[in-house]
Formats: sequence, C-alpha cells, structure tokens
Amino acid sequence: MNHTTGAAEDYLKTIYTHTEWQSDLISPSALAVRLGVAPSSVTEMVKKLAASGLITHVPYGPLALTDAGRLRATAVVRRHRLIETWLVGEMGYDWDQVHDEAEILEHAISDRLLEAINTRLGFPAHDPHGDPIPAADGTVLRPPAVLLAEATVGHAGSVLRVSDRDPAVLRELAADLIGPGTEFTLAAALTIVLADGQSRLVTPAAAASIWVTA
Amino acid sequence: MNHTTGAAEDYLKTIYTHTEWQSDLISPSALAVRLGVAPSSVTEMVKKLAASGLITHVPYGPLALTDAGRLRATAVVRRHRLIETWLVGEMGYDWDQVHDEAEILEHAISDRLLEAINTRLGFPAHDPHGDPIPAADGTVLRPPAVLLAEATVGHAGSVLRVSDRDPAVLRELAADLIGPGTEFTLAAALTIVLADGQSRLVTPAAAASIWVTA
DNA sequence: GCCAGAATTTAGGCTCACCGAAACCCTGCT
DNA sequence: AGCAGGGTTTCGGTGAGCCTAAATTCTGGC
Repeated sequence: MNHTTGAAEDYLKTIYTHTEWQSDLISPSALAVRLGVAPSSVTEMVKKLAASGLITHVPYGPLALTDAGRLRATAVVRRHRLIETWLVGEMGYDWDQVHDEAEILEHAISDRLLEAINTRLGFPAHDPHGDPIPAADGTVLRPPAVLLAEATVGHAGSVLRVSDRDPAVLRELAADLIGPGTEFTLAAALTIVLADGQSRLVTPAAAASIWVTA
Repeated sequence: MNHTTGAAEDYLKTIYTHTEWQSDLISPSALAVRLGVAPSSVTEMVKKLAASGLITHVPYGPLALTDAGRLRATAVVRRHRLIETWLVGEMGYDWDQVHDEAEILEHAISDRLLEAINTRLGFPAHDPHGDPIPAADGTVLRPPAVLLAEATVGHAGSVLRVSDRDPAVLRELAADLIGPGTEFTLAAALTIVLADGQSRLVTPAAAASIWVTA
C-alpha cells in the first residue's frame, strides 16, 4: 500500500511541479508527454497511485495530489533540488548540466546522505535555478512571481527562478549573466535593463522560462 | 547485446570480487547465496551474460569472466570503491556504514560525477577497507596478501585490507584501532602485537577477514 | 560400478512498467 | 441535437528479473 518505486515517484513529482508556478491541474496526456510515456501507461499508473491514496482522479478528468501524495512528491523534489545544488556548489557542474544527473540520483540517495549534503551546503533554501527546496516536512516557501513574458513594460524587479526545462535557455542566460537574483527593469517586450545600465534582449523562449518578482 | 542493467552489473561484480583475493572460480549456487536470489535466477542471468560474451560457462560448471566481462566488472567495482572512499572521506560515514549506500549509488552515478569525486579525493588507490580501486582501464594493483587466520605465528607485517562483508567485524576492529596500514607481529594464534607494544586478541571472524602483507 | 544426495537446469508463473491498437467518452461546433 | 475529433481508457502483449517445484546431471562413497 505504501512503497512508491522510482517510476511512481516520477509521476508524483511531475504532477507536483506542474502546479508549482501555475495553478491549473495537469491532464493525463500532458503528464504522458512530460514523462515521455504512452497515455495508456499513465492511465495504468494513475490507477495505482489513486488506489494508494496519493492522487485523486475521476475518470476522464485531471489529476490532483492528495495531502499524502503531495508529501511524497515534495520529498522527491527536495532530493532533486538538493542534489542539483550540490552538483553546482561542490562538484563543478553548471546549472544547465545538473538536471539529468539529479533525475537519477534522486531515486538512489539515502536520507542520511541527503542530510549530509544538506548540512554541507548550509541548508540552502533554493536550488541553482531559483526553485525553492521543500523542507523535510513538505513545507515550501514560494514567493509570488510573474512570468517575464507576461510582465508589463516598465515592470522592475529581480529574477526569482528560471525553469530548468530547456538547457539551451539556461546556457543562453548564463552567457548573458542573467540568473536568480539579477535585478532589472523591463524596458520593452523582450528587452530588460540590468542594474548596471546594460540592456539585454531575451528570446521569447527565455522570457517564457523566467519568473520575476510580482 | 551490450547494455548491462543494474542487476547484470551486480552479477559481474560478485563474480569478480569472489576471485579477487582467492583463486577458485565461483559456482552458481555460491553466486545465488551472495546475491540473495534463487539458484534458478542465477541460471537465467548466466545464460544472458554468456550470450553477451561477458562470462564463460559450461553447463553444470563454474563461472568465469571473459576479458570483456572483467572490464565491465572492474568498472562497477571502481565505482563502488570510489563511492565508499568518498562517503568516508567527505560525508562523515564510518567504514562499516558505507557498503549499502555504495551498493545503490554505483548503479546511479554518471561517469562525469564519478570522475569529479575521484579528482576531489586525489585519485585514491585504495578504499577505506584497503581494497584496490581499479583504474578506468580496468587495471588493478593488488599486492600479495595472506589471511591473518592462515599466517604462521611470528609473522610480522601490516594490514592490507579488511573484508567489508561483516560490518560487526569492521566495528570491532575500528574500536581496537586496527585497519589498513596497522603494523603488527603475530604473537600467537589470534593474538597480535602492535607497533606500540600493545597486544590485541582478535576474534576468529576477524582473523578470517583480515589480509596482511605476505 | 552404482547410486544417493547435492548442485544445476528447466518449466511455468508472477509483478512492474512499459507499449500499440482498438474502444470508448466527452466536448464543441454546426 | 448530432456528430467529429481529441483525449482517455481498455485490452492484449512484451521484457526484465525474480520465484517455486519438478526434472536433470554430476559426484563421492561404498
């Protein structure tokens, strides 16, 4: 009733992260695309997760985590993000290179090793992309944020997070020295002015990946 | 023809380590016991490994690695031992606590991360138990060694390795400050005298786990 | 040289996580 | 209201890796 294998954890994690920065529930087909599996595989796993009380699902409807499911999901996300932070902070990885490694290690590391890493890093609150690292009890501290692509011209603030979905975007932004904490003003659509007065043109893909202070 | 999953890697690793400090080939049933699986499971996997050219096996006979199999096996052993060394050297583990964690991580870590760890550690030649860490090309440097239980009284030398099979033995020896590098003289069966003149009584289990300079 | 008992293999089955194809349900458009 | 098309589920099937029970083969002791 309770074990949650690596595959199930991936489903829970993906359902969780889908609603982390926007509020619509995920559909089975969207989940299939994100996980790279066939829709029928999703149906099957959804049945198991619902039977275990980790998600709720009415046939032909969207998916939602239960409290138990959210706890399990945040535990996986916590692992993933602590590992990413560690890879960048101690192991010489760049922020566009950590995702795949963390994807695998998050299912392999013991709680003990995870806490040893957490301690070495000084209990970080965010990963290299600016995503909040859930606490061990599942608590997540997430500031209000707007997508740069949807911010109004004139908006001033700082970068909160950059989605790690597209490594090319991450490399582009790293080259432009833009990352979590960068302060800016939106001078025109896709044009930001940094604190030192330099302006940067961001691609539409980047603008759709950058979340800034509301 | 070539993938080698985690399970297959465990079979290869176990076949390899069985002949590392003694020279008789392993039998299918011994392999089953070590891996904790049924004999029939061994038969099945053996068939696959033989078909992939990683081991040789005549029906009802013992198992032996081919050159390709040995290369694959030493790669896994290399991972395992580097991870153990890292857990002890940087993550605050004791030498009796690293085995299980390494057992899992050895199948999850990427080559890149492994080399990052190797570099941080300064390219160690031995793990915390004194086992040699194979080079990336499969080369292993193993000094001639005798089991303490089989050494003649009067034998003087130093501890080369302690088998990590039995954590209780490792804890016992750690309490007695005995480990790889410890110099001693065998004063009587199960009694050793250390460099500082102190003598120690070792249990039969420990004497059967300690390998010393020949 | 034979044969009992141990080791090994075969045979048949199980679970997990996946697949493609076919059936089914729902919605939006006419 | 009816229906086409897309989303979802069902159905039958696959490969890994494991199991137990039932052959089969080998071997040591007489």
